[in-house]
Amino acid sequence: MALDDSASSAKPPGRVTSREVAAAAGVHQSTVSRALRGDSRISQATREQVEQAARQLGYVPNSSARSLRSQRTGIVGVMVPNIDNAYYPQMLSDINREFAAAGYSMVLIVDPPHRRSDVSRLGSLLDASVDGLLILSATLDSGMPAVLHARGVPIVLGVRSVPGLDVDIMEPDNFSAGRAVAQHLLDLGHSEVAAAMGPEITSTTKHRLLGIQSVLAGTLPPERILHGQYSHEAGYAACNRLLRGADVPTAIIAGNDVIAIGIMDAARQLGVAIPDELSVVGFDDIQMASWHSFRLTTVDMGTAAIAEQSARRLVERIQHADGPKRHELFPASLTVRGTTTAPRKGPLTVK
Amino acid sequence: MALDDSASSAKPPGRVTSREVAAAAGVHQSTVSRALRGDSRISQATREQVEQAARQLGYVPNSSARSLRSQRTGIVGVMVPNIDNAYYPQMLSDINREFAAAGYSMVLIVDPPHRRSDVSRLGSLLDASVDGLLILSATLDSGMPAVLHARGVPIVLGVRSVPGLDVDIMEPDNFSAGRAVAQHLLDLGHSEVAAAMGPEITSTTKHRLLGIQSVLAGTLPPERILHGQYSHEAGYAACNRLLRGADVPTAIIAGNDVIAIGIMDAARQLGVAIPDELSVVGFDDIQMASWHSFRLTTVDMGTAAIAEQSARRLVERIQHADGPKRHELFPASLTVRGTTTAPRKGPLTVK
DNA sequence: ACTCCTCGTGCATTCGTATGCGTAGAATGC
DNA sequence: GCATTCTACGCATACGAATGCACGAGGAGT
Repeated sequence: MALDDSASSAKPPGRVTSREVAAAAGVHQSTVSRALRGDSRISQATREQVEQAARQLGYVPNSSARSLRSQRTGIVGVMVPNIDNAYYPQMLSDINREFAAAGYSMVLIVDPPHRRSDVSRLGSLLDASVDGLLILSATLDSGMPAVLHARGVPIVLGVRSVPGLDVDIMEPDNFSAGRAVAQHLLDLGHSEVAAAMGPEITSTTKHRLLGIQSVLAGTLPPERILHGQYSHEAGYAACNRLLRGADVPTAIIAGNDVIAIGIMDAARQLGVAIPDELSVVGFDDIQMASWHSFRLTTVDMGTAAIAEQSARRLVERIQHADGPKRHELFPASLTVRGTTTAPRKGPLTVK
Repeated sequence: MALDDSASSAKPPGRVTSREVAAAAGVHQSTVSRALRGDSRISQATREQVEQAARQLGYVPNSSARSLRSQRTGIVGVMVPNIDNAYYPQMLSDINREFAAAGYSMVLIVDPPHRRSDVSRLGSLLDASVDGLLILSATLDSGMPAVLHARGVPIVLGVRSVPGLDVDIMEPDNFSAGRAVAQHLLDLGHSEVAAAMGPEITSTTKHRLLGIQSVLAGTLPPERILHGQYSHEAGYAACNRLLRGADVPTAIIAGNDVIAIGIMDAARQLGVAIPDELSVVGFDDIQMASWHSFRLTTVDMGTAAIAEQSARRLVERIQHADGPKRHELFPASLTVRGTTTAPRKGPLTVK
């Protein structure tokens, strides 16, 4: 029988502390701490007493106090450029699973393309509130990762890389993917190709484009390469521009699947048949791409693996700040579905 | 000139503390705290000195220490049932904007439908690591919100409500929305209607269904009401079942847009023309619903407003734990697009 | 029977910031 | 010229858990 009988009755306004548990169990606060954390020096009997007292009082260790003392928060930050497109939520789902399994909570940091170099917001990343940072929103010109790295924040770059930085990077083999897509269109006989890519300052766009151009050097003139956001709207707009201009392409390479779907959406509205009148290819192979409404030919960039591995890598990096950095390239594989075929013969008539 | 000149040179392994800033500025630690927090009692001159020292040393206040002392973390939790469907990411985007504007970080808590009543995971919500919780994943039978509320955690329920709980609730007018959808189909002349709804234990499904049944009492027999997850796959599966069975409906009411799109996907694969051979309606009016590829007739449930307001409400609730709770019903309005029309005459032939 | 060691626990301090209270010095009043 | 009120800051402590060290009790060894 415990001395303090106010177990399940009225509890004080403040939360229960380890000291109160100690009083209830008739031991010292330090013993409570040790017993609950599984310190082997505490006897079985005492441990059980403490555990029971803790349970009865509904004790939950205060995370701020624990963090202050132990210098770790159990929270990781995940930076994404946006969240209302399909790509990142899908990744976040996998990433979240990994972090949760490793005992970490995840704060979401939406880091939109505009208002970059907003260093003021860096404060909340340097205040030791996160144990590490998984950055999916890096741009080629972004100095933010370097600053964080210099300050000793464990970081991992996922999907998008930044050159000249000694950090872990897990990215898809964009160059090969670009080559594969281009070769596929070349094989089908396309000679009038356009590209509606993402932002030039992303490694994904840059390297995919380099791969594409390495194959399509002749047939993809710079003026048929468009850049915009990685968004449905951007794809939609690009398609309208390309199909309404002179010199209508027979195939469009989209910077990613989200853009590709925007393109298809616009094409359908214009009454342009896909793939008979226009071939479309994307990158990423997001779930939506396999939906029957789209059946998009695209490239599996190993996104699920990147999500999983980059999360795991960050956990390792947090535990061993030193150790060699790893830069991994995930293989890409073309997935041919229903949006690519041989080019139409004549010109295109738009509705 | 400062005494300590190690400003931008080698810094000690540990992060810079307010005490070091104090030493550099020649003042006491408490003065640093006050100066940086904008305490009016600090003179302008001292404040500037402190600010300069802080800047030179790259001082960032430790968030754990601050939280421990001030009993607030500046972090809110947002619970969602999943994140790889389109609905929640879209909401999260709005929610994130509000919280960020109010100075809060957001930890994402994915709370899948299975492994409910997993009270062990509650620990991380009771340890004072979050100042409040926005719950978008509540089910009718979930005891979790009640437990949290009893423990004094500020919570707001968004989208999904739980009966008999004295907390803030911001939900759409599901009943009216259900009525509107049913009336729309009735007006078009449908008499063979089916419903592919979400999980029965969600308030959204329950109330939408009640609304639907209040209009379609006769023409919607229980055996044509299916329940599944709020997912593309569930819609896809439901459509296959409904169109392949006897007694093929002329219209399907989907529990939400994600299900509706799954239905459309299956219908297209089966060679069933929408809307001529099958009408489809959804709920939510997610962005995708307006894409030309879908042009889905659906109901705007005021989701953006709910996202925004529920986030704001939580911030208020954190600041004033007492104060009357608000239960708001957001108006729903039918948005007719291209997936509903008068019913076909004869039976359906499936590819 | 005495020393030595192990085991289990208590004590005191630490993490870094915020804040109530006290106080020196300047400013004001008469 | 002395008492008084501000002003601006320092001092000390609290927040709650983790942990190095000390120490008492009990057992093993000789």
